[in-house]
Amino acid sequence: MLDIRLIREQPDMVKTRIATRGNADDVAKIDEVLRVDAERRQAETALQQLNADRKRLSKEIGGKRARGEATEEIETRVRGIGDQIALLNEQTTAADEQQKQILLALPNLPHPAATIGKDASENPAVRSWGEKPDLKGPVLDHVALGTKLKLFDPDRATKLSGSGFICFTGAGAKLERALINFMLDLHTREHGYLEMSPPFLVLRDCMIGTSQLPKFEEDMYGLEENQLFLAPTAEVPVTNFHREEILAAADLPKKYVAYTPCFRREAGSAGRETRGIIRVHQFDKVELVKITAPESSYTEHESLTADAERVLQLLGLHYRVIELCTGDLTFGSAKTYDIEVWSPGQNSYLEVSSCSNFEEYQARRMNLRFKDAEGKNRFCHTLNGSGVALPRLFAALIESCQQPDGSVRIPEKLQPYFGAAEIR
RNA sequence: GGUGAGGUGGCUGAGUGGUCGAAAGCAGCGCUUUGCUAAAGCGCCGUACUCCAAAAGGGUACCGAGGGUUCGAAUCCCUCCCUCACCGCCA
Repeated sequence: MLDIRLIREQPDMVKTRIATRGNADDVAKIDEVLRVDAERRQAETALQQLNADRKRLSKEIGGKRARGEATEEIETRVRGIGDQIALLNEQTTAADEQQKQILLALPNLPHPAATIGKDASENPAVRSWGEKPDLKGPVLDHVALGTKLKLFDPDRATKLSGSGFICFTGAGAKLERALINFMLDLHTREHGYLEMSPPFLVLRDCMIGTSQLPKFEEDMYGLEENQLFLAPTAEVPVTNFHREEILAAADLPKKYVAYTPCFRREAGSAGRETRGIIRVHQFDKVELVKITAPESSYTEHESLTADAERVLQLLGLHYRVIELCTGDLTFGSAKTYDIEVWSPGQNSYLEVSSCSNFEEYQARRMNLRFKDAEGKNRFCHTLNGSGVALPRLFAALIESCQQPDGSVRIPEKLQPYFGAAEIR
C-alpha cells in the first residue's frame, strides 16, 4: 500500500512512476484517491470539532449536576450535536473506507532505477550460469520421461481432482521429497534461514497483507464457509507471521524458509504452458522470506537471489537471471529478479523463482514495523523468493540428467537425499 | 461442541456512568547527588489520525472487535473473536 502522504505531497512523481507499469487506470486512481482524501479530511476536521464540543458540554453537565443546577438546556443542545456527529461519522467512515479500497487496489511504485518496458519481452538479462547440457541420443521431455519411468501419473491425478493436478508416484514422489529436504537443509544450514512449517489455510487479512487480495481473488481458492483461503505461496503465512508487530531493530533481518504446497486457480491461463507439470493448481515450493530494515533491503535482495540460485548451481542445472521491467513487474513489488532454469525438453527457460523486494508496500498493509535506533516506529521492508519451485525444477532436472540409455542420473549433491545414483 | 473465568499502556495491575488516555509498581530514557558500583530524588516515558505554511502548540479517536443505551461509556446491554480451566469429540 502506498503512503497517502507521499501521494498528497508528490502526486506527479507518484503518477510518473506508477505509469511505467503501463496501466492507465492506476494514474486515474491517484487523482481519485486525492479527491477522496481531501473530502475525508474536511469531514474529519468538522467531526473532531463537534466531538470536542460534545465532550466539553457533557463535562459541564456533570459539573452542574454535582452542584444541583439545572441541565435541561445544555442537554438539548448536546443532543443536537449528537445528531450532527452521527451524520458526519457516516460520511467520514465511508470516505475512509473508500480511500482504503483505492489504496489497496494501487500497485507499488517500481524502483526508480527499474528498466522501463511494456512486457516480458523487454526484461533485461542479468546473468546466466552453466551451459545447456550436451545430451546424447533422443531428448525426451519431462512428460515422456516421467511417464516412461512412472515418476508421475497425470491421468489418474485428473481422476482425483480434475485437470491441472499431478500425482507423483514411486521414484518421482521420492525425488520430490528429496528435493524439498535438500533445499531446506541448504537454506537452513548454509544460508542462515529459520525453518517454518506454517498453516496452508490463511485468513483474508493475511491475503490482503501480502497483496493477493483484494485484486486477485479470482486466482485464489477460498473456503467460503469459514473465510479461509488456501495459500497460493508460503509467502503469505510466513510474511504475515509478524503482522501487526513492532520488531526490535536488533532482530532484523528475519530470514525464514518454508516448504508448503501452493494452491492456485490459474484462472485465465488454461492452455498456456500447461503441458505436464509446468503449470498445475497445486504444487510444492520452498520459499525464502526476509524482513529487513529499509536501509539494507536491496543488499538482502541480492543475497536472497543468490541463495535461490545456489540450489540450481549445486544441482548443476543451467539457468539465467532476468530483471523484470516495469511493465512485467508483479503488483506489490518494487524490484524483481526471475530465475529461469533451462529445460531441454521444452527447449526454453522455465521460471522457477521470482525474487522480489516489496519495500514497505506489504509492511504498510499488514502494519509491520520495527523500532529504529532513535526509538521511532518505522515500516519494515519485506522480500521473498522461491528457493525454488518444485515441479519445474523436477522437470528441468530429469530432462537435463537423462542418459542415452533412458535412465536419469541423480546429481551428486542430491544422492544422499534420494538414496540412489539413478532412476531407471 | 458444552460450561465457567478472563481480555486495560512494553510488563504487572487498579479503575462499575462524569476533569480517565487511564492510579500505582516494574522496565526504559534524561538530570541531580557520587571516586566507581549501588542507592536516593526529580522529570520524561503509547499509537493513529487531524489542524496550523512549518515549528511551537492544539484537537479527535483508541481500555479484544463491532453494534446499542446515555447529554456523557474502560465502566451498563447485545453479538462476535481470542486466551485459560474443566467436560465431550477426535488424528
